[in-house]
Amino acid sequence: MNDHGKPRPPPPEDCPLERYLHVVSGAWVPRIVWFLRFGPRRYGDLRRDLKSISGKVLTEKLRALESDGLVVRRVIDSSPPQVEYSLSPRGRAFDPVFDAMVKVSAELERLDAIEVSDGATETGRR
Amino acid sequence: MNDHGKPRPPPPEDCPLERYLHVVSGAWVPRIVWFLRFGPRRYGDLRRDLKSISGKVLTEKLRALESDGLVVRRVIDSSPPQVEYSLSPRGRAFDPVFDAMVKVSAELERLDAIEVSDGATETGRR
DNA sequence: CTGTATCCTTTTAGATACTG
DNA sequence: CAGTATCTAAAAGGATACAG
Repeated sequence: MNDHGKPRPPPPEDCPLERYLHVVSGAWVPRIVWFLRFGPRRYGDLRRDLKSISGKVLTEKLRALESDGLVVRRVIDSSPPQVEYSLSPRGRAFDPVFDAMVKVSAELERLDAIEVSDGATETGRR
Repeated sequence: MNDHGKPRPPPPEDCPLERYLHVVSGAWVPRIVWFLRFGPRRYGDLRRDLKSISGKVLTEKLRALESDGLVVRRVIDSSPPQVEYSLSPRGRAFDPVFDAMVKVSAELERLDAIEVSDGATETGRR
């Protein structure tokens, strides 16, 4: 038997970073939330978005996100069955972090460009 | 033999999230950067900051951060020897993400408070 | 299509002993 | 103090087969 449906895991210590990492950490959770930001996605869509994730892990992480209240699971009763995942308001509360990651990535790229271009300047040799 | 001193690991695919996670991921790296934001720290300080980290892992992660250019290692030649770690300009480029995490944490706390207080409203039972 | 169950591999991290 | 080396344990993830 598994342990899905636990109301919630124990609370983290009272530190902003711990509070954040308690919910969004590991290799897959940030990526899942990333793709859900663009809109609701079905299970199979996410699996393709995330390329190398296994079905087992995707299910595990979606369940965890659901139990943490970041993700809403909606069953569309059709044939074949469809399940749609989307960010809850609580899940959208994480937007600022992802926005910041985009900003940081751009800045890193800029810093890399400078670093490369000033090899010549550095030695002063021309 | 180990593989420290590698110039750099292979570049990530061209996605802002991947670019970010390539450098800052795993259980310890975000926490190490977090503590370095408050100023330079010595090896032993970090070990205390991070409470349960093992020496082996702290060294590994610091080396990785150094090789990624986020952290600068400075040896203070005294007796006993001291080593000080600090964020490089590239390391400080990550600030916006940590700032956002602080904001998000506060917002989560706020949402939790609402959620709790409206249990009564939800059922309408008085 | 959306999962679950089982088994196995990889990754990550902790414990301990030891060095300059 | 600040590590390194070795060994072991735990966590995370992947492959496969199968079910509603």
